[in-house]
Amino acid sequence: MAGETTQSRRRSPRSKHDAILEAAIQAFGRDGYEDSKWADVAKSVGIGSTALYHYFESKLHCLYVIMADTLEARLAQFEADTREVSDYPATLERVLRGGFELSDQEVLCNRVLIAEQALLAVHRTSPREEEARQRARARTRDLEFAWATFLSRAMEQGAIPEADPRLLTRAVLGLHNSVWHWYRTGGDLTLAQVADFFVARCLAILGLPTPTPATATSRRRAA
Amino acid sequence: MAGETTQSRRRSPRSKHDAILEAAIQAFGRDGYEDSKWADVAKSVGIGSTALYHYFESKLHCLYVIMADTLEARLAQFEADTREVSDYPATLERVLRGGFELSDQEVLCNRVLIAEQALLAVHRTSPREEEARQRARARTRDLEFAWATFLSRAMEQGAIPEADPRLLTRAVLGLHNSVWHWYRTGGDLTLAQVADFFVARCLAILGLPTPTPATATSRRRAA
DNA sequence: GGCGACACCTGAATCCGATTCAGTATGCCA
DNA sequence: TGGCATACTGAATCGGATTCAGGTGTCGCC
Repeated sequence: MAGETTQSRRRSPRSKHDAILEAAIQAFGRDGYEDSKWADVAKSVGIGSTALYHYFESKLHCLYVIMADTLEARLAQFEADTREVSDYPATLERVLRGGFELSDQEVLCNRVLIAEQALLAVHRTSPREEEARQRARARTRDLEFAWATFLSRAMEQGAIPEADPRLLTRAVLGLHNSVWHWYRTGGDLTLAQVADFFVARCLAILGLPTPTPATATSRRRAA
Repeated sequence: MAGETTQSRRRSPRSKHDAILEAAIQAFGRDGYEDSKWADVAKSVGIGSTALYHYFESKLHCLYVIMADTLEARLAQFEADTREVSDYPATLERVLRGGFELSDQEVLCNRVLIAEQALLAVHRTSPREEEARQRARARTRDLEFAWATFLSRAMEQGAIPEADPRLLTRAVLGLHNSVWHWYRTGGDLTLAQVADFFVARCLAILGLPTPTPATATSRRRAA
C-alpha cells in the first residue's frame, strides 16, 4: 500500500523516501501518531532527524502521505474488484472481502488511516502538507462516491433494497473501518475470522442474506 | 455527560473544574485534541494556563477524564435502557435509539471519545493520568461486556440469531460509533434522520428486521 | 577531467506548546 | 488571629518538531 505506490518510480535509487514511509507506518501504527517521535523514525532509518525534512515537509505531511497512499490503494482495489459486474451480491461480497485481504503492513496503514482521520479535518498553511491533506480528503470522497455509485446501481438492478446511497455507504464503510480500531495481527482472532464475520454483517446492512458460508475465495498479496 | 457527573458534587463552589471540562470538550471537539491549545482552554475559562494544573495533571489527563465520563454516562444509559426487558427486539431498538438522543454537548463528547480513542492504548507514567486512562479503558470494557451479555441473553431467548456475542458487540458498537466520525450538528442531516437510518442498520447486523418505520419514541434531555 | 546542479545529509540553533516552580491571594474555621 | 486548604499567577524549563547554515557525494555535460 503506501510505500510502493506511484511516486516510487523515478526516484533516485538511494532515496530513503520509502524507507521513511515504512518506518513511519510502523511507528504511527504501533504507538499512534501523537506518541511516536519523529526523531525515532529517523533513527530507525539510519539518518539524522533533520534529514527527514529533505523528504517530507513535516511529520504531519508524512502522515498525510501515508493516508493518501492508503486511500489511493483502497480505491484502486475497489475499482479492480468492481470492474465487471455480473452478479451484484457476489461482487459486493468480493469487494468487502477484498477489504480484509491485506498484508500486515497494509493493516497498519488502515489502522493509521482510521485512528488519525480526525487530523484530516483541519486546514494547514504549509503548502505540501495541505496538498497531501487535500489529496487524502479527495480520495476519501472518491472512495465514498465510488461506493455510493455502485450501490445506486445495485439498487436500480433490484439487487439490494432501496436506501439513501450516501448514508448506506457511510454505514458499510463505517462498520468495515471500525475493525481497524481494535484488530491487531497476532491477537486471538485471525484476520480471516474477522473478515468472515464482518463481511456477513456488512451484507446484512445492505439488506442481503448472509451468504456462502463455505469456500471463501482468497487472492493476492503478502508483504 | 462529562461535566455534570458524579464528582461534581462535593467540589468547592468556585471550582472551575467543570468549566474547564466543558471548554476542553468544545475545543477538542472542534479542533481535535492535537490541534487545540491547552492555553486556549484556560483563556476561554478566564484563568492563566498554569491554573489548569490545579485541576488536571495534564492536557491528556483532562482528555481521559472527558472520555471516562462519557463512557460512564453511556454505560449508565445502557443500563437504564435495559433494566427491564419484556421484548428483546423492542429493547434493542430502544437502546440503540437512546445512543442518538444526545444534546450538542454530548455529541461533542462522543466525537472526542471516538476520534481520540487511540490515545487510550498507550501506558502513562503520571499517576492521575494513568488512573483516568484505566478508568476509561475499564468503562469501555464494561460497556462491551454489558452489550455482549445482553446479546447473549437475547440469543438464548431466540430473539436474535446465534453468533459470537463479542464480535457482534464490536460490530454493533463499531457501526454506531462510526457516526461520530462524520456527523456534525447543523449539517444537512439531522440527528434524528441519522438515528433512524443507523438504528435500522444496527438491527440488521443483529439479524433483526428493520422495524416500526412510524413513531419513534423520543425521550429526555437537551443541554 | 573539471564544474555546476542537485540530492542527500549533518550539528547547532530556534520555536512553540506543555509543564514545573516558587510564591501570592482568598476564604473559612477553630 | 492564625493556620490551612483552595485557587491562582508570572517566570522559568523542557521536550519535540522544525529551521539554519552549511558540507559531501554523484551525475550530466562541456
